[in-house]
Amino acid sequence: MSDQRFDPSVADGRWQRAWDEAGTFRADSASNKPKSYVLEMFPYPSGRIHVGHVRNYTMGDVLARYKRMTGHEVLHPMGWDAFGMPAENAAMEKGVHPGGWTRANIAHMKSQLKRLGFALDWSRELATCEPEYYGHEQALFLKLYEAGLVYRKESEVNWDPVDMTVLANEQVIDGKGWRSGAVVERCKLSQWFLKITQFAEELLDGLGTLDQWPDKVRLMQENWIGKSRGLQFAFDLSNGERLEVYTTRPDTIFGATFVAVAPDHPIAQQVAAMNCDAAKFIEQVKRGGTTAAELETAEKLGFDTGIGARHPFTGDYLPVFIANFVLMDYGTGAIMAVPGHDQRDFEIATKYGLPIPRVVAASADEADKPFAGEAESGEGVLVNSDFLDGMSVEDAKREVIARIEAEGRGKGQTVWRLRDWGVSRQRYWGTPIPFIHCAKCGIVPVPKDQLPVVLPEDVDFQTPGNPLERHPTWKHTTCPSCGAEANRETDTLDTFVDSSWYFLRFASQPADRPFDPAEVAQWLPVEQYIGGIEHAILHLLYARFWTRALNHLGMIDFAEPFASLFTQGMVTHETYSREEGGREVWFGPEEVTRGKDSATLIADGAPVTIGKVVKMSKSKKNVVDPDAMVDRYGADAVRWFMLSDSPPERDLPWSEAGIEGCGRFVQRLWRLFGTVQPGVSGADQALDRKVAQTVVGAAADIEALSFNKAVARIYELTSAVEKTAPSASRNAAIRTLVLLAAPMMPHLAEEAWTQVGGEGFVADAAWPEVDPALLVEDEVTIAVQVKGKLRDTLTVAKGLAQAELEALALASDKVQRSLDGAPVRKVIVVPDRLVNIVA
RNA sequence: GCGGGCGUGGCGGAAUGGUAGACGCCGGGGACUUAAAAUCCCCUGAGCCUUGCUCGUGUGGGUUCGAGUCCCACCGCCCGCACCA
Repeated sequence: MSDQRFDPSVADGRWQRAWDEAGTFRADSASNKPKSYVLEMFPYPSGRIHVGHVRNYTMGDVLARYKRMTGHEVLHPMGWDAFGMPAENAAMEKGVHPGGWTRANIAHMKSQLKRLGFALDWSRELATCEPEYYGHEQALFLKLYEAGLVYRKESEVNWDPVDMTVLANEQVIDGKGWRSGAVVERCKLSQWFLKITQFAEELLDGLGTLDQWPDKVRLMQENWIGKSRGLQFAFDLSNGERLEVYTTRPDTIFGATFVAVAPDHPIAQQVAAMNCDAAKFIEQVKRGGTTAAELETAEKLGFDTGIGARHPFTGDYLPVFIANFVLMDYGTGAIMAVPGHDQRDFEIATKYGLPIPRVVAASADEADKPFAGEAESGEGVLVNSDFLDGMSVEDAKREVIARIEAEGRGKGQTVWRLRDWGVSRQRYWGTPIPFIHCAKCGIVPVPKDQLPVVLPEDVDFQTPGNPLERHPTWKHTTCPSCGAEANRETDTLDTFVDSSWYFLRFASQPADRPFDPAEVAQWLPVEQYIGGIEHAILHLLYARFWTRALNHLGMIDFAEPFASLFTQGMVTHETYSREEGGREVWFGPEEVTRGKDSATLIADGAPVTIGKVVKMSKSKKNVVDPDAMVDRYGADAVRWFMLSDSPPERDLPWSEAGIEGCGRFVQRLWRLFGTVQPGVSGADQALDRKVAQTVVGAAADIEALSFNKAVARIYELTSAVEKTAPSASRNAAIRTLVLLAAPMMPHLAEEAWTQVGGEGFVADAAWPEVDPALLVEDEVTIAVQVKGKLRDTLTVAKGLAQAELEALALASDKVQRSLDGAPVRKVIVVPDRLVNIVA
């Protein structure tokens, strides 16, 4: 046995079938073991699994298998985030139906996942594009509607005037449509919204309970929600009207030198109606995309309306500008501009020659210090500000709010950066929004007994625009309340809605309801959720909101869906390219031969440029096909590579050498597993200790998802066992190694399990127990430093007294030599760790 | 632009404020072999006056007996920015 190679092409499939037949990974909600729900973000069925998926699902799999070994009933399901734009793009480009394309992709990707031996409960598989899923989503949407959390309002979209279609942000490139190349216009449509802002305070406070989420994600969500205390107040305008502005810096009110309104603010519209130049300005700034990044990086532009705004304290008239960086969605859509202490205002003031007074300075005697080419937004004391002079920023804020409130001109207000969630998409491949537009009755929800509203199959993608809108019959229906002819809503839901409750559907899948509350109560919240950092804000915030909304409706009894969150890094690979005909042409790793410092294209033998190591993407062709890797090295080697070396939260650079090394280690373990010698006796206490430390350490590492550290421990133990002579301890160590390897290399471990005397599946075996006495160390190594530099080490009994440590350290030759007769001024002793002698 | 993160040998990385570089990859040397593959052993941060010494964790400052770790400023890269998923 020991000189045979482990053959994954035989073993992998055998164990995968055996687990399937035994139903090993089916989650039993009737079990009385403690429950554990391990979930990875479900994939979009783009066509093929990529290495990033493999990494994500391997991490979840190790945890799920480990949890099983530590006595938990584990729910570890998989499904498909199956609605979305790529299916419609495929339909347009290849003439295939989005449904057929998506379902074929799912079938293929499922077979790819199966080959990796993931401990998934496939009986709970779901795809969001099936009416059995999205019908329940429609029912939930109507529940939210009844609860007053759904409404319609006008909102801007990217409009491609040539293709006559709404574009997603990613379809707008440099302000132009990706297919037509036409300059994109911003245009207003009446759309559906969810009142996530009603939960702003809750979502913010809830972050405090999520102590097993990464701080960075909580911080990002906190900033996204963006609670700020500010002042809303009115300026009297020279035209007799009043203008409400909102500011987070009322303390700087004496530094305001102009007032600015958003291009779609009523004042701006009013001016535009009478002034051609204003209208042109507004038209100009409304060109281009709608994203915040685009708006904020665009050149700051302003248009002086000629209107004046009377300063509430000085009585001076400030010019009112229309400015492209003022957002209609935030605050009142109008601001007081303080160029000295806001960078955007600074740029406008510089451009249009407006004064830039200083009203905050480091100290009172710096009141006239000039600005160094940019605004200063830091702390300090108020200067040049009348009754505020000498106050801190915080005190001045309070004072201004109090005075404005006393005058009845405005009031202190909490404003949120978070906006309501627009869920309307003018697209086919999504969940139909279950409403009917009736000329008489207005907007009427589809009655529950008529759900699901099913997407039509016969759709045409050869003409641009929304196929639901153009479909000859689908939208024509009758009004549920008056029976007259009426139209179905042709918008579909944002796919983030699909992913906002799928984790509930995994827990139970009744046909007549979205989920069974009792089953959901058993499994939820998800004990460990794992996915990419790119979802830190939107998906995770929407899922939290949806969960809280259902909680308010009394449908579930918890408020947060994911108790613990882990965000993994990306899988990256270097890129290969060449200039051809003035543009960069990319080549895949399988198309080139990699030398030490160079690479050549196999096709023509000529060199290619080795580019940066970046996230694997189709456009740069730096992708590695997991199937090919499984073919060559087996599932366990691929899994092991995913876990080795890189800490899981960081990016993992794919390397051919790395995966080869993993393949070798699988064989090395296999050889070691074959060296168990029955009938050998004798203990090896050093090995017993090493085994005990490894078991405890690896368990802690896996629970912390520090798989790279668990991997390093297994390497160490493997080397240690290899070096020892046969003994009962050695046999036991090998058996333990099989168990330690089981979550990570399940096929190899199953294959070896019976050899080392195991029964049944190793997947069902218990995690090894450890004698705590073996973990107690009796000797420690002490670092001896002189002035903070290491000069010697001492091996002493653990717990040795400070005075003795000090004496031993001073007795060291090396210490005496580096002291070189200098008098000892101070000695710092950290028991069991180090002695630092300061001379 | 704004918000968040990361930066340690040739490479991936390890290190409760306490021995920097565990573990792996690559590379070098050796053993075994007719030979190769496979496997095993040893070496592998840089430099030097090599019983050892000096330098060294993106850059520049600071706190501390002691800083990869804490603080300040900067540089570079990555993620997100509400219609990509």
